[in-house]
Amino acid sequence: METPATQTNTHAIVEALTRAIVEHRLLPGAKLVEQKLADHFGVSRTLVRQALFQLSQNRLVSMEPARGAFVAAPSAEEARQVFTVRRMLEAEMTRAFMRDVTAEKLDALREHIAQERQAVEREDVPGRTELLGDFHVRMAQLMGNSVLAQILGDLISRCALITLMYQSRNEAQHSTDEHEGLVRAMAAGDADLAVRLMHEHLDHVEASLTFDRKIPTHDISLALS
Amino acid sequence: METPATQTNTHAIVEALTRAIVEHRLLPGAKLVEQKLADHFGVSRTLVRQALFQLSQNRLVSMEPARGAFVAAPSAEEARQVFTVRRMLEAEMTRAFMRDVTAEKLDALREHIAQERQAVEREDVPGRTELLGDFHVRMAQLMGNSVLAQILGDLISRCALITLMYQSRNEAQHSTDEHEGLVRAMAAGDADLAVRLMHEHLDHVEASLTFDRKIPTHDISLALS
DNA sequence: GTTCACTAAAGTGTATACAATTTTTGAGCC
DNA sequence: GGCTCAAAAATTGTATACACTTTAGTGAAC
Repeated sequence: METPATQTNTHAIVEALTRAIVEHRLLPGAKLVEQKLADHFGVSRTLVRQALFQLSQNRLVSMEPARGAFVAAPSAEEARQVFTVRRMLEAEMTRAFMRDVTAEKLDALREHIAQERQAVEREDVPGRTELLGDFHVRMAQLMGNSVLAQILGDLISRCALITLMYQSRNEAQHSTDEHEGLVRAMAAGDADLAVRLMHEHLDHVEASLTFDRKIPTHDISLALS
Repeated sequence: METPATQTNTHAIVEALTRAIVEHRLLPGAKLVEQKLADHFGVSRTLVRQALFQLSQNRLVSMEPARGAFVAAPSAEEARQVFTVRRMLEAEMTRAFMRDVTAEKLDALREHIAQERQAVEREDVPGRTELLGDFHVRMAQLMGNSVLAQILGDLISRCALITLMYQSRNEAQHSTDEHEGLVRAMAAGDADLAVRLMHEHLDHVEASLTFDRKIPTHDISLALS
């Protein structure tokens, strides 16, 4: 839908690696050896390399010349910047969303929140992480702005990495509650409140981070299986 | 400075092609034949391909399976979305800029505007285009937010393509004046006015577009020489 | 003159080969 | 035991080879 589908093969690898990183099966700092990935996906290094290049543009992996690709380990500073940009973008997105809000769109968001609750209840951690992030992308999609959805999607993928590295306490329940509060404000037609709630929501997510620890490297074949 | 420098060779090609596209030496729809580019840069198709993949992620080129890479030709709808996102991001950026504004930062922007004026006067169209866009990126850099600068830079590159396709009248002079007005408002400490001016500035740029014409394909070796 | 089929040329998609670099290993030495 | 350094192994960076697809060109049929 939003992917240009350059060609399906490379894209499939990008997707698989993205999921593995966002769902925390590949940990920050893990080395991504091209041949091992190639063997795993049953393709040549050529395609793996293309995929790694794309991921390095998304900042999900970092590449060091002649040393290879590693799952990115965003710095505390980068984490702060990502949240700053999200606040800028999403506050205004919320306001724009309110300008063309409809019952259908609100229902779609409520439906999404219901899925979040299910994932939280059944303690499906990867699914929960993905759904919590997707709520924000969903808003962009419902506005019909795929450019925004794409940018936000990238930022939120990076947030999944950041969360893994720096999260001190996990507040999935709390986030879902905040999503619900946001939708309630939007349903009530209170744009200013909605914007404020979105701002606070992102503040809370950022506040749940503690920028003072380190995460170890992880084995790769294990994580992908 | 902001590039991860995966390795210099591919990156150099990306840079060269980006400049060629943004400076309108390669026109939307132009076919980018891998072997021709490879010959031009004196490398193998491998590196060219990597570069094209990266550019397709930036949406500066679009790739069609088995048909190759073309300079992107953003639709009117995409153009509108890009401007919508820019307004969201840059309105809030302006507000954030005001929170930590210093005399040094304002001077840096004034210096930038002076360069814009020079480029306008000497009718250096490519330089002017680049400088007008860079003003916005410069703000992000001065705030010390490289994540924002990167995203904005990508959006503005896309705007260069959009401008080429849809611009009805060229108002470089006008844009520079608006940049100056913005800086004046910021110097006066009037955040609300600054935000409003930024918003209007982007409105004006978008309003200068007419979404009803087509641009022909262009020859490639010519454009790169 | 137009359309269709078929062939040749050009171009893309993937794998493999190989040089250059980095990492690992291990022997010798303190 | 730990350190140094050279050789070996592993890995990356780039080029090339080749199958497959698309595009262009040619000629026969209508």
